[in-house]
Amino acid sequence: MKTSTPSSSIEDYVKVIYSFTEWQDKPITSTRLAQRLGVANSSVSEMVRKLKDQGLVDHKPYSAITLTGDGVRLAVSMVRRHRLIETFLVQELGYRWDEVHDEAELLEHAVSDTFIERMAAKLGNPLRDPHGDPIPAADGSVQVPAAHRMNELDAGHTGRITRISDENPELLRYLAAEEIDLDAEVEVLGRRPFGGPLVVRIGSGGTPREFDLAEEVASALWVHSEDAHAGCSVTGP
Amino acid sequence: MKTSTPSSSIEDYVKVIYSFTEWQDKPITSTRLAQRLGVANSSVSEMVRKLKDQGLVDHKPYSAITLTGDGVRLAVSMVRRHRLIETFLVQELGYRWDEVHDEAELLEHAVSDTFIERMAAKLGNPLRDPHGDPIPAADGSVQVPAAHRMNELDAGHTGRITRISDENPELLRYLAAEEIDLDAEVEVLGRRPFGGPLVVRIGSGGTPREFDLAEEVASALWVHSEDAHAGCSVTGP
DNA sequence: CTTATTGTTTCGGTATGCCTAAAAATTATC
DNA sequence: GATAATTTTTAGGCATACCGAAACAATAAG
Repeated sequence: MKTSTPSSSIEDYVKVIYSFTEWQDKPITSTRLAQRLGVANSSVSEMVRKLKDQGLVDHKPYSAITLTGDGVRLAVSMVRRHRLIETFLVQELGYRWDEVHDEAELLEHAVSDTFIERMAAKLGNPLRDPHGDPIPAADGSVQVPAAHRMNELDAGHTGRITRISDENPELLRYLAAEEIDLDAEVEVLGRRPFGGPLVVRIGSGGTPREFDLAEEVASALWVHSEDAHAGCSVTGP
Repeated sequence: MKTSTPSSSIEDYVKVIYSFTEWQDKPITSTRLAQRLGVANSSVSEMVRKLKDQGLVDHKPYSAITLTGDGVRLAVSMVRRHRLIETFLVQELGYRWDEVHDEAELLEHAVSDTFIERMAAKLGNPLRDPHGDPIPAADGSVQVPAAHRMNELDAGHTGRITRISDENPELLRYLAAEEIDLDAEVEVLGRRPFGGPLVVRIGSGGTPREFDLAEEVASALWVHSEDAHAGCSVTGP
């Protein structure tokens, strides 16, 4: 059991492993991890061995990689850092949605816990970041909103956008330009023939407007159905 | 001529070389540089060779180290970063004087130019940091206040504290506890016999109070004499 | 069931930046 | 001006984290 401060590489590996299973539960493989991190497969093999030595992941050769309890704790603290920094950049320094990610990526490894907690206090301990992703609390508990991807909803469903996936910056810019924002009310109207685009009505602020959303766009928008049981699952520390 | 982004080590070396000559003009030697950076002499020799290769310093073996034009430019931009971050931490996140240095030390290497400039704008492009050190402008020009160390002043001199050296955190805490702040009016009354402590009257806010200041304290306080020619030298870009 | 194909790991090698110990140059002392 | 003391540089090593190429498993295809 190593107690040394993890390097920023280790923090990145653990965060990516965690993030991969956050909105779906396939465990991550070496190759995917390498893709996400932008490194060679061989680098991942090496690093995973190190993570295992430090008790952060479980891994048998040639099979998937999963986090241990310590691994999850470290990952959650990195996610908290990342999302608080993003929120701060948007709310206090006027960054746009699509600008925050890279800056947060660098800052999350550099700042102290003191910095994070003062920032959180200044922001009023927010529970969601600018994309609607849940911000884990300082004790490690996470409020996961009970939401579904918009492209998986049937016609007639109504609800609010509770999360916008930040994986594709270009998509974020499109949504910003169309003024499709977090918490907008949505109604799924149906689908164009032959599995075509999803037709939805979105009322963000003013009068509702209709959109034909490509699959990629619809799957990036997560909707909290108000008619469904309105709950939040909480993962304890 | 290398155009690659300097590593954070290189940024540190250049910043320390610059800082050493900021309030005095002895050029820095390998040993001193090693002391300031907390590394072995041999590490300095190696690194200085690299800095020379990149055109950031001039150095002949066994003699002092000086910055080139490029070196000064890089150093000034690092000093700008450092001091803006310190100011931000104090004004926006409620850090105390003696807490900011280490945090700024880490952040200055991590954040983007965008971050720095947004922060500067939010702070109203300040010209001094919380200790009174001048913050270089984005174009590299520096406003150096015409001040002297308090221990070098003769009895009868009056003025304001324009800078408090931040080299000794314990000293900063002492000054904070005694409420000796930046911009306080001071009058040098004299010296205790046999080169004893300096006796000064300091009026920060309320009624002036008298202090016996040890040499180390007095030399950390820089005074801008109001009776002397009140000017600021500006170093261009 | 045997051979491709794909995925994963191991094996040298590279770059950074630090170290200690030994060698070389400079400066100080006699 | 020769020797002693100090400063500085060189030489050989260590840790991190990456790479490409080759070896090795596991799965898919015939």
